[in-house]
Amino acid sequence: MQNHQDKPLINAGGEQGILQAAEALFAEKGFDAVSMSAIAKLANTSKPNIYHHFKNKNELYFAIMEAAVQRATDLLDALEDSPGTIRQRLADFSAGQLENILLHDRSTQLIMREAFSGTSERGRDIAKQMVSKVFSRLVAMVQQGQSRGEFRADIDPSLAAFMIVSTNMFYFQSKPVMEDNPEITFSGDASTFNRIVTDIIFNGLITQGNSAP
Amino acid sequence: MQNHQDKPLINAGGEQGILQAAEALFAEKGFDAVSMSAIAKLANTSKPNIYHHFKNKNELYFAIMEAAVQRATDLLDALEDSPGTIRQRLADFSAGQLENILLHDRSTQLIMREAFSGTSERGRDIAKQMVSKVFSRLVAMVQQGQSRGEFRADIDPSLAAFMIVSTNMFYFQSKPVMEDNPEITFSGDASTFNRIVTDIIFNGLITQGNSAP
DNA sequence: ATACTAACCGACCGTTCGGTCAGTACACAA
DNA sequence: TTGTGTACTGACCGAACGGTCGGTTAGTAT
Repeated sequence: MQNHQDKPLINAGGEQGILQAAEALFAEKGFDAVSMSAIAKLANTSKPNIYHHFKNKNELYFAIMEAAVQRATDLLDALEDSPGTIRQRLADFSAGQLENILLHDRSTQLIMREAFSGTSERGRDIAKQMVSKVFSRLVAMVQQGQSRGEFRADIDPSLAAFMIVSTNMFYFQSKPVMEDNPEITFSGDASTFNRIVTDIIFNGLITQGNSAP
Repeated sequence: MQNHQDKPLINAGGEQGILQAAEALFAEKGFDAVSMSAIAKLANTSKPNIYHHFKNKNELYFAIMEAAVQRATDLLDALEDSPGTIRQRLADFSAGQLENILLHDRSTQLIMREAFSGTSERGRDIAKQMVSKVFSRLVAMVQQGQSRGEFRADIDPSLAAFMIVSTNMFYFQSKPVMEDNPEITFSGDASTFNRIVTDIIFNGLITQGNSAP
């Protein structure tokens, strides 16, 4: 064997090159706005060669989607629960998840686009995998915090989890819009963003000793 | 005059019919996935007639975008500040805004798609108008709450505002994905969702007398 | 040498795209 | 009756689309 299969991770030609080029274009412009010719051009190959490796445009797209979800869920599994209070574990998990999606921004954008404004049933199902994965981890943590008496018991745990997910996800996707808004100062620093958000979620906005409904 | 201009609100033919058909299709599928022929068919007219009323596909799209943003900001302006504590006003404003975007879901989806995954510079600018409008109203309220001593002063007010916006926006756009998730129970009831979210933001998740950092 | 195969390409297919053109139908004013 | 403008249409255009064709290369096994 002249090629023991894990050599050309970098300078990827062939199938890997096609996948990378397609991922970049699909993430940036969406399925319909990307032509097979454009992918071929960016991958420095020909259109027929793409069809040699992938059945059609849909299969290429779903291959990329599935790889992106796989990577994201792997990263999620690798985020082991930190020690300490539930509160600390929740904050750490949230920070790690935000770090992940910012690091792999192309995959994330691909998944979120399909999850929230995709037209294909299959695409939504693929994307749903990741969302529910983050979600159930968080719900379990909140429930544990409630049963330990660390958190209020009168709050729907899925709703608390939803708040964490939504601030992280929305931080990611609104970044380009927000970062030239003069009223926003926290953009560009994800870790302090996460610290303050979890502070608010845990301790609330109200000054202590002022918490009458 | 044979047509005193506010008659055919319903059963809209002509230009209004084109706009309505195009808005529905663009909101559902996005710019690239909608053809002028499809719009003509849904509007019960011909393709050349669309070009009689609008210069090209882009102008038609931006006309719809601008109308959607106009409607949204009008609704926002009509949301006058309620009396009572800042906390009450913030909660009411948030609830009203969530109600608005759920009621005009097509416009909202159009705006959010363009704001977060649009490729056109102009589209993002149009969408940014609405986001920053909601945003500055909320920031002002939080700041007022801080200067009155109602809210903690050590929190970035824009970040607190961001949390409210993000939960509302993310609630809207993740609705189709979340509502068949067995762990979610709050979906479908926007007002109680909003009530609990603001409760968490104000009072925090932590059981009282347990708020050490 | 021979045979086989994965990788790759230029040229081309049918279809659909955004957009145009020449012309029709009809209202209203002169 | 004869303009004149607006709403509207069938037929069509070049360009670009997704996808296929026959054929070429290069490496490998026999």
